[in-house]
Amino acid sequence: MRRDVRGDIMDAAERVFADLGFDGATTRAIAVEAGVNLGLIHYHFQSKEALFEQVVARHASQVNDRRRGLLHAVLGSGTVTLEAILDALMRPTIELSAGDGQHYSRIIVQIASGTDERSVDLTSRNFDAIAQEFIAALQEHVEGLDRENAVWAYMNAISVGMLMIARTGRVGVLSDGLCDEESTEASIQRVVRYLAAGTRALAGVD
Amino acid sequence: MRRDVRGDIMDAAERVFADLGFDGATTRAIAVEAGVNLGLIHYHFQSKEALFEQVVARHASQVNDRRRGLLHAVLGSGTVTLEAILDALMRPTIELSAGDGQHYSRIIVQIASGTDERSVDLTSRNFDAIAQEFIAALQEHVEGLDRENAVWAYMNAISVGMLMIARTGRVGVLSDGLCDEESTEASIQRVVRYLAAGTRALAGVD
DNA sequence: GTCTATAGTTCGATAGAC
DNA sequence: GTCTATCGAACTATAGAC
Repeated sequence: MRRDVRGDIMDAAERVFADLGFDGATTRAIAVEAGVNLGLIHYHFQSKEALFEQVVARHASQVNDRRRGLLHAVLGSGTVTLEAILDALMRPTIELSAGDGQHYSRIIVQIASGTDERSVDLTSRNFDAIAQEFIAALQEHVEGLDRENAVWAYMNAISVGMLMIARTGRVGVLSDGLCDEESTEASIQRVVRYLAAGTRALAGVD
Repeated sequence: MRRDVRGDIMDAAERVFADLGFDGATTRAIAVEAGVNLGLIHYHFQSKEALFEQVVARHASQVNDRRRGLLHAVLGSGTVTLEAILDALMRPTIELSAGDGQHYSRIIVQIASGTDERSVDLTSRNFDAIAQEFIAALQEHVEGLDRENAVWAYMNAISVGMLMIARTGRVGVLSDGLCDEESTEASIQRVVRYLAAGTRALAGVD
């Protein structure tokens, strides 16, 4: 098995970008982390910006495919519950962030919360389509939820998800470690319960 | 009225840090934005890092004082509702982000979602105390809400608040502008309704 | 494809004149 | 306090040998 330099660079870039952000990261640090020569990064990816975009896109499509698959399974079933829709939205990202996708997750948080052109653009390119599918599903299956509130319900769910997968350690600090001993499954169930109740509260308002 | 160079630098730094992040911002760009000489930044603030910390601290204490004042007013009243507690938590930041605090707000989002040492440290220094006050209030006044779920209720509220005050324009994109024509008061009432329902859903679980 | 070497900028910070 | 000038280090990116 020969070495996959391109893949090694992307793996290393994922870790370094996650830790230091786009501006804080340097191609040199990525080269060291990957154990490759600096010149190879620019040979394989042309620019730091292009490398960043490919690191984001690599897992985003995979997460969205998983979300879409779960959503369609839910919509194709007999009884469509709000909880099942929200589970399909949240589960793939949360599970990924608990496994080997921790670095990718922290990068997504950066671009989802950023207002610079690169962040806004990357978020749109990678998540607009899937967002519209979930917004439509929410509006369709929650009685009294109009399009405006469906968008807010989606955004609120994403917001809660972003700080969950960021894993800043803040819940641990504020709870003296109490909130750190929880299984991924329990986390998903708790957040889905929370988001479902909030979403229903947005429906049927006057 | 003589010129307040120190204040001008902080105002400019607030705008530049908000737009470009700590690493993306440069002391030179801040100097140009402030209309002052580059050397003055290091004379008045010693380092870029110290300038950043002072920019954050300047408004954080003010926001937290406002939150604390509202919270104590609520707790001192006859009937303490969950909605009133959440209003006290969310209102100061949302109102500030809608006014002249838009740049400060985007900086707070950066440090609240960051996992680097500077972000985690600044978040703790500026928000641990007020967080514990609200967590205690939630636990005290929501029937069946234990400490662990009170921490999650607080974190979820903050998470939703962060992406609201980030003003990434994402709700506008996803709703074709539908969600952009809303008053600050309506925004606060909608989000409080959402968070209150979610928080109650966390209470009394087994 | 992979390496060395370096071009060409730009950065944070400071020294020293005024 | 405010300025000019600059140091020394770090950066992205590329040219050219192998």
